[in-house]
Amino acid sequence: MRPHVPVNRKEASRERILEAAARAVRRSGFHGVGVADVMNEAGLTHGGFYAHFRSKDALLSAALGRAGREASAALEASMKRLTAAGLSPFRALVESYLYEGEIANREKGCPVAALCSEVTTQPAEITESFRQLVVNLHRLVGSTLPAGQAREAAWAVTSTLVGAVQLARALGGGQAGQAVLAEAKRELLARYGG
Amino acid sequence: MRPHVPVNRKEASRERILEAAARAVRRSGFHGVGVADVMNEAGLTHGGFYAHFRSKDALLSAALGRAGREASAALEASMKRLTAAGLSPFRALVESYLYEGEIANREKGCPVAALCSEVTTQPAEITESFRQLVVNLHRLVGSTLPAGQAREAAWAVTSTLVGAVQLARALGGGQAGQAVLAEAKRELLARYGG
DNA sequence: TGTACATCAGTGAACGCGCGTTCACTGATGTAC
DNA sequence: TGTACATCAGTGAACGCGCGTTCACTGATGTAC
Repeated sequence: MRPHVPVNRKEASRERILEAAARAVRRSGFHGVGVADVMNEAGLTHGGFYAHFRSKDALLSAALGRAGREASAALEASMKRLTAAGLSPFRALVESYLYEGEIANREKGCPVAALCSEVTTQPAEITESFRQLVVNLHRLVGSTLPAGQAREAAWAVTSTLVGAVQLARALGGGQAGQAVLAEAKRELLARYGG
Repeated sequence: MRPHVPVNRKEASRERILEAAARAVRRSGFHGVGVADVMNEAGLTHGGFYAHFRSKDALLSAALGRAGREASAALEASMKRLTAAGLSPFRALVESYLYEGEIANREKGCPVAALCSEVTTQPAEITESFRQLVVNLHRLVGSTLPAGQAREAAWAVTSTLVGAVQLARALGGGQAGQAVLAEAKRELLARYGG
């Protein structure tokens, strides 16, 4: 999944729009994203939007894919660093996903955690993109668990990771939020190995 | 927490509005709730709304409280039935919270699971009400765990419960969603006792 | 290298709709005597 | 019990704003010869 290099002016604009939207949707949610805001953040005016995307929903759907690729890349890079330092893959995942800075990192963090409760009220175009993100996250989690019985816990682990980040954010990111992440980390490692 | 009995016509209206809003916000999210819709569902027209609430945000904040009380009552009633049938308190909690029907039960289910990712984009009035719901849920979970070390896992367990319901809903409620709940149930019981 | 023309990406004004909020008014309920 | 009046809850039209979407136009880029 190497980053796509735009071949012409239009495609470069499209990339900037997508990039801005992928950040905005995680920061503000589906309803919080405005077409004009995104275009502005991409250095354009709103009028040109429909030369790039069929509708706002089409943008959001594509932005989910982009956000997923960005977040996966960041997560995998962090895990790679930690495993190189001697941590097990599972522990590297847990330490990366539940990193304390993640609470304030909505805009660049995991789109599943950022949008999971809101997504069910969205049109099919969007929920389908989102489903793919969930499946990918589940697969990544599963790949860090030892084959066999433990791997059957991938959904439970994914639930704990996603739920912990959300609860920490809902509590505000201070000490209360940190405590949620710390507890979740400790329990996951105690159960599925460090 | 016995249900409040309205003393006059106005208070009865207010109760119906709150009830409708508590359902609507869980079904459609904060942005999906319209003042006119809620009033309509309460058998009124939209004009009278501001005789009952200062603003839409004030309504949503109060509706969160109401949704929390409703959901707690339902959860505790279910747990009571199950413990009476011989289940441990923890298992009663897990079986009740991760009940399969919960996937389609957004409108009457746990407001934390229904709104957790969306809430951080809301004004303070609303996030503060929500924080209280999170704290209450955590306390309920903690009360089902044996005192001591296990009780320190209350945030991890809460995260798993909330995350599992959300992921199940995001996957659409069919077989995929059921599998998430079943896995989460099995893992929680294996770890913290049945 | 230079000129004429076609194509293309982006601009900014305008439209239409939904929705939160306000307000003058109505019909019902309650109170005074 | 009846009449006059005040209070109260709710109605529905209207306002204003934000935002998704459309469209005629502009300036830049590319192509033909």
